[in-house]
Amino acid sequence: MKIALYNSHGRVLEPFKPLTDKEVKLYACGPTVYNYAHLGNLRTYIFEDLLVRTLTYAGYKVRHVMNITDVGHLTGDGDEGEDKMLKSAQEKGMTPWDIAKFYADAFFADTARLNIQTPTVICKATEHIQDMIDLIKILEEKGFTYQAEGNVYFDVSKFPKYGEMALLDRTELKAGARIEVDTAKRNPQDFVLWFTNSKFGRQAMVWESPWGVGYPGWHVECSAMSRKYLGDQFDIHCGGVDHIPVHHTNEIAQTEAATGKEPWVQYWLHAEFLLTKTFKMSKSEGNFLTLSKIEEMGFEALDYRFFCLGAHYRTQLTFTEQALEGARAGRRALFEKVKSLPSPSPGFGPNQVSATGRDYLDRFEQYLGEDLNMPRALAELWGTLKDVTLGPEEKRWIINTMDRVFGLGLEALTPDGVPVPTQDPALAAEVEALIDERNTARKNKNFARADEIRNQLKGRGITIIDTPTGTSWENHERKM
RNA sequence: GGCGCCGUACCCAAGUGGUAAGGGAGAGGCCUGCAAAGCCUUCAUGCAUCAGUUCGAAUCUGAUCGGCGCCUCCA
Repeated sequence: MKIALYNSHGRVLEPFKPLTDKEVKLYACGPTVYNYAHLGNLRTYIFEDLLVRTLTYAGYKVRHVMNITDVGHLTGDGDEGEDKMLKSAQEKGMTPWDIAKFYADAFFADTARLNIQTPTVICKATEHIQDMIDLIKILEEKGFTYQAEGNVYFDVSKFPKYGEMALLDRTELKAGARIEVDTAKRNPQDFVLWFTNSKFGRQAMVWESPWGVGYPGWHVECSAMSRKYLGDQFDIHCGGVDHIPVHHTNEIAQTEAATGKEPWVQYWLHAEFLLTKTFKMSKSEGNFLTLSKIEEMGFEALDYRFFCLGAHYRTQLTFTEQALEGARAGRRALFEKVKSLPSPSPGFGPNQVSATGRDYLDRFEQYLGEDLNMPRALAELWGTLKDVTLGPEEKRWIINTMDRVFGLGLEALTPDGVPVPTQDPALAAEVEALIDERNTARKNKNFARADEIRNQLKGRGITIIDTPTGTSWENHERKM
């Protein structure tokens, strides 16, 4: 299976070939755990999951490393910059460590519900301070740093390639266009590797270092940890597009300066933003939607995953409630249809697939290989589902196979059982009793009473479904 | 001020030279006591606008209008 990926470095579509034959080393920038992840953040993690699943599907072994930023991420580089963790902790009356744990747990609860696979390695910044210090020491020995006003800075003038990936021309950048210039910097693009407590009086998370007690700058963690778990050079590094100009640009500079090896990363992949009608979702702006929020609105986590599948990862996706409702309806219809297909027998394999079935899979794989064109790949799933020439068992096998990439949990669906029943046994018993009464009424042609009961339940968000084999019900309507 | 991206039906969205994928919504029909679900059919002579290149353009070029992102922390 051929895979081509769009490399942000060079802005071109390139055939994918890992450094090591069948193993892919991948680093993905993880969350800064000072608040809940919002839907926009989650879109990027869904993209990364689809990437990992596609590579796995293609036969590669993927070593997926993701960091957790639990220290050092300031709201700005200057003296007015606040530590995001500390700020959040003070607002909630918790310690930064508690805040980090709380939001990291929330993050993984979200990704689990979205069927996002857990990375091979999850590494916390606070547990790798020494690795960062070691890296900064190398940079210092090689002459890439300077100290000013209590901080250790990376000197971008010593690294001529600075900004190459981002297509940044340093002379064209308008420093201070939107923010005060840090006067301690020699160049506006210089960035902090290590802060000392000379800048902050009360800092909860600090460590000893050769430059004094303090804490690391944000960018250095990804360089130090990726190096520790993936080596000096590896295959893929991904994140959101917003990381191109600053975070990833700085990572490249400090890593290649330290190791002297280039390119540090073979392929840079960046996911585009999720937008609302008038603004992008932004964690620091405070106005954003979380997964839990839309679940309260009556959606399921997988509705959002399905929604994201409908757009290519490199285009801005417009989020509206109407669009999510469309995704929900589509996802439910898909589940219903797949449910009615028999699970293939254990002996069923690729050899049992017909030429027509193979065509669907071939196109599916072709689209995956075209820079993860999920909308097209998904269209092949619908095509398979609707093809009348395919047998049900074969159809189900192909769909299950495709879902190894989509990750919607289709394989587990069965025609048996009540779909998504309530967790409340008392409510369940009450509903069952009403359904029994209604079915008796129907048998006696008392349709007025039957409809009355159905409408009553409908008003409580419970939908009744009559089938030839009996009546089932779902409790998934909007909870207000 | 600089850099980059985008504008496709009611909604989301694919498609980067060969005559508009897919999903949702809507409409008609079958089925049903009625619904729901399911199934069948239908749904852009046109891809912001105007010029141009070409045998041929949503796809290339230019201009115009509109929207977005980045150059601050940000997925």
